[in-house]
Amino acid sequence: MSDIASAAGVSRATLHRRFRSREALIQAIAQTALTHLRAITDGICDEGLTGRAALERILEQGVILTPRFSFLASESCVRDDGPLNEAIQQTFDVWAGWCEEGQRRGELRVDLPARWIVAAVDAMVLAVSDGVRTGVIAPRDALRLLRLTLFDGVVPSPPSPPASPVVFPPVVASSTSASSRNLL
Amino acid sequence: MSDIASAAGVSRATLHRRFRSREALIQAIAQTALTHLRAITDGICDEGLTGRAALERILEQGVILTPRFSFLASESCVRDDGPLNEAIQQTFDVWAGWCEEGQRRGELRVDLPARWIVAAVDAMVLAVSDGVRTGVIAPRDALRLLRLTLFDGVVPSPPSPPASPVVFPPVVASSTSASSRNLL
DNA sequence: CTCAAATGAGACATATCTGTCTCATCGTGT
DNA sequence: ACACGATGAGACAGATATGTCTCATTTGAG
Repeated sequence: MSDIASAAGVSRATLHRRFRSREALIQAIAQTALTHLRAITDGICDEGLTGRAALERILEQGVILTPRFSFLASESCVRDDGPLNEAIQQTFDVWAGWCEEGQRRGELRVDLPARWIVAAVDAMVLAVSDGVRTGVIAPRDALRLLRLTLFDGVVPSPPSPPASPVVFPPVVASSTSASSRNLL
Repeated sequence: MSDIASAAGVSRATLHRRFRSREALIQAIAQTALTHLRAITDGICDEGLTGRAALERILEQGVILTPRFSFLASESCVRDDGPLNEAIQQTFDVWAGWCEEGQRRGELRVDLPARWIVAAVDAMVLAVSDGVRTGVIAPRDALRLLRLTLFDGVVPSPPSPPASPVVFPPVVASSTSASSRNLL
């Protein structure tokens, strides 16, 4: 709370005047995140997008949203906020429905559970955001790499022509900043 | 520490006799994780695998290792342990080298930075582990879904019949056999 | 059985974070 | 100029986690 207050340019007392408790603050941020998430979902609904087109939109918006809110995942008061998690699950289920529609149209593989596709989307968006943050990839390449990797995988399609012109992205110095890894 | 002690079936005092501090305990676990990571890497080196074959092996072993150690990522004393992070980066760089070799052989897309492929592998392994944990996917499907999604993406290859004559490396039985024990 | 080492239970001190409170200061509108 | 509300600084209490210590009990080797 102290760090947050000083980062916000106010005193700790003022921060407590705005948000009764740390939990209240986190939950307010989580509500903001949920609002964004629903706005994205509603926008896609309104345009009637499903399948791959819906995923494209989710990727675009996800790389914008994720860096701001990904820290919420490590907050215990978010992890065990029943209603919030239910709301997120509900949104993800809507996404899964779009995936199923895409599968029926042959836009998405039918040998992947729709719910897993959604989980993979979520994971890849996070991975790209972390990659940008840690310098593994350049911001301007983020969306392109995300699309390529998620939709087509890391193995080149065998028959189809060549991949795009080989463009190696600028190698950004990794910097010593703590990267968020997983394996180890 | 209290929860860990009771989960291990010892008293908090005994836990402190084995590990001077919480930080020492976490670091010991991290060292164990690093040892496993290096064992995987060395094994792949010894067999001379690179490219896709190396990634296959990383996926197989990753889904075994990750559920045990993924919690380390959220420990601050791990995140800012310089030498440890360096060691992990070094291992990931080795993996990236294998990816580059695979790109030269045409097994992996050349329009993805090798270092990003490694990050994507890491992220997908974690996503699958979480998917298993949360029930989104069944344990027996984990590796299959992981391979399909990472290698080929969520979009079906449009025209071509099956995949190319990609030579699949001998699948080394990962087996659920008792892995080496761990701490405590 | 006997003794030494290991263990469990719990008290205790410490550090950190949170949340509340008070009071002085500052800015603003009248 | 004055008054009111918001703010900053800091004291204070409570909760939690960590680390140390003591002492009684248990375990295991001889």
